[in-house]
Amino acid sequence: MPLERSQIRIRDAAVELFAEKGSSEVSVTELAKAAGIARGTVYNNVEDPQNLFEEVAAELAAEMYRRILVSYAEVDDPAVRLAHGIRFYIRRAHEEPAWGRFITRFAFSEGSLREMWTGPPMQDVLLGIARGRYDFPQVQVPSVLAMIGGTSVSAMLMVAEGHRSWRDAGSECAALVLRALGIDADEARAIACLELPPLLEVEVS
Amino acid sequence: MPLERSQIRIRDAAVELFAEKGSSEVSVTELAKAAGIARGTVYNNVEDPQNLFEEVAAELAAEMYRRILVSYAEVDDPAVRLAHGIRFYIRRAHEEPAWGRFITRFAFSEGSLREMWTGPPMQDVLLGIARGRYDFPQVQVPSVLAMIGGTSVSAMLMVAEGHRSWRDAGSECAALVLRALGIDADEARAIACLELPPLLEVEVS
DNA sequence: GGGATATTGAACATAGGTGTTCAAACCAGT
DNA sequence: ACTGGTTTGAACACCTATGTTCAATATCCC
Repeated sequence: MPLERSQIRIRDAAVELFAEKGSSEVSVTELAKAAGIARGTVYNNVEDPQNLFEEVAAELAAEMYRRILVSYAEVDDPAVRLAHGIRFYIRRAHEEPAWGRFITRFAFSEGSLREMWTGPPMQDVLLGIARGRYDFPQVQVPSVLAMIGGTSVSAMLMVAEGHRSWRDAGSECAALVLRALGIDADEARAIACLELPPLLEVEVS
Repeated sequence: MPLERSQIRIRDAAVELFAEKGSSEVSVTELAKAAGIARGTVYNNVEDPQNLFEEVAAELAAEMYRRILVSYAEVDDPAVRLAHGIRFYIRRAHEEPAWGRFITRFAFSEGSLREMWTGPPMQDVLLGIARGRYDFPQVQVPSVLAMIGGTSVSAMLMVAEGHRSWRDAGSECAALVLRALGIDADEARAIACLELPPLLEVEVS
């Protein structure tokens, strides 16, 4: 009931509900109940509940995108950036399970989420090729991006289900990806085990 | 209207509709229309429409599982088996787009589909380790399976959207995976470019 | 405290899906 | 042509979600 806090509660509840029930199995009544507010309040704060899923997905994607860009702004080596990016996702899936379930559930069916893991990686992969860090031809970039995104999402799921700790999963998956790109096994392992910096928060204007 | 053909038409329409609209956005009326039959016929042939999605998913998974096992029964090298498996999925996503969209959409949220890509690969990965074909410790098997599954699903999606041909995507992704597992780049490429045998049909009893 | 703004919870009409029934039409195989 | 099993399409009552309204209440900021 506190002022304008409703928007946040609605969004948080929406992430949770969408993640566990699917993008169109959530009624306004359910949403209100999960958010701990009255049904009318939902209609007061959400212009069109039909588009709520799209909006939430787009905002989650954009927020993660911003945070990652800021968080390794000073990292120069494309390989380190790539490994950090992968590990950021995996760690966050561990720290915010609802976020993780949402991402893994819709990563491959929701367009706006796809940009999240084809945008920043794309930059780093191209940069890595340009600098001679990797040894595959540029024409294979789509396949490489598929591997990076697929491996990350799949690892998030693995962590969410407790098959591996986020630390191990993150380092192992990052190392596997780097090796696939042509980086020597020992160096790949070393990069993937660097201390992972915090994922910085970003103010929304 | 042909005898008992209704079951098949319902299942085919269900795969198509679930893939494009989501697992719970499909009404019986819609399903009947898409299958080209009367609404009552759906109720005559489907015991509980509520469970239709689960049944379809489980059957798709089981069918692919069987076909793959039979299709490389005589292949001995675990690395070749693994590469073939990945490429079977990618080729089929190209040849049967509805099948591919269904798999990619629900691969990470539907339990029965997950077994499809953790079962056979698991065998080959363990076999490969036992034979000294790969150079990573057994404790990392979960991460490796995550990479294999995630890369395959992601590649299927890429092919479905026309970013790469199924041949190139299949060979490239298989090669990337093999390299990540410690196989020399040239050998990985060679294995991933072997002639891909047909995916055999399997009779259902 | 007072005024602006939000939240509440009940009520309402509407729309659409559900599962079932059933008689008429249809299609085999004999 | 007869027979057994299927399909058809309309009709039924039930339930749930929708989006909106509104007066009463609660909260915040000055």
